[in-house]
Amino acid sequence: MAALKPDQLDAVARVFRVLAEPTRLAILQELRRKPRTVNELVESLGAKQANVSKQLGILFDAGLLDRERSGNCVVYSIREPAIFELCEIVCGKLQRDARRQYATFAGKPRR
Amino acid sequence: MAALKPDQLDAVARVFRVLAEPTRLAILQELRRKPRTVNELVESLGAKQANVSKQLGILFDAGLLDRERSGNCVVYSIREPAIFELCEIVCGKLQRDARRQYATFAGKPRR
DNA sequence: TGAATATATCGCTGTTTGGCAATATAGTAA
DNA sequence: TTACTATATTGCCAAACAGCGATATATTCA
Repeated sequence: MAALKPDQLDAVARVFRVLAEPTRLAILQELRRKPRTVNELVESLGAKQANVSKQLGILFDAGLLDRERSGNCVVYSIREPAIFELCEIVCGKLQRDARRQYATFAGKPRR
Repeated sequence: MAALKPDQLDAVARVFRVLAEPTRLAILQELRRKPRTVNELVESLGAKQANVSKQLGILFDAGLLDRERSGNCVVYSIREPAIFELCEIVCGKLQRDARRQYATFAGKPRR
């Protein structure tokens, strides 16, 4: 892949920044199962309504979610399933790290 | 994939956070070509030595880089090539966004 | 030794941002 | 209309952090 220019790096960093937040990752994880209203997310995450709404706005503005009014409610859903590939790659790295950590304590030969 | 627990989400978010910074992405991009000393990065990035060193420390602590002393210098290199898969997925998303944006202006049928 | 170079760290500052309470807005139902 | 529910927004605060200059530490060489 060609080298990215500064403003392209900025754009990539901005996407990572959106994913760099546990509450937002939890929202994405919930929505992966099925679309949800704001209130459903508030309940399943145990977070405040204002905060869930704010984080949903950030995810939506980043183009990661779709939004649709349904009567009195607003239903959010995943627009970019590709984000879950990202999470899986990161999880793979964390598992490798954990294995290395374990090896440091337990894996070295006894003598 | 199974649902991630809160502290696993924290760990994933922490990795994304490390990648959510243009200077660090630029460093990774440079190191992808070949390993570099701090000074080489300072010159090629046009950044201050203190900042490059700080960002290298953050990347290293996150387990993304390897570090090796070579005489008077310290050579950094990529430890987790998987991060470039992450960047490519994000770039793919950005390209899709750009295409959508373009379609909004130019792609709709004229009449 | 001492000087020179390379890297890391410290203290600081301005900016960003997650979380909160309060409030505003939008839709529904009576 | 009024009351009610769902969602979004605003203003605030505290924590996190990138970038900076100055300085400390490490390594080499004379």
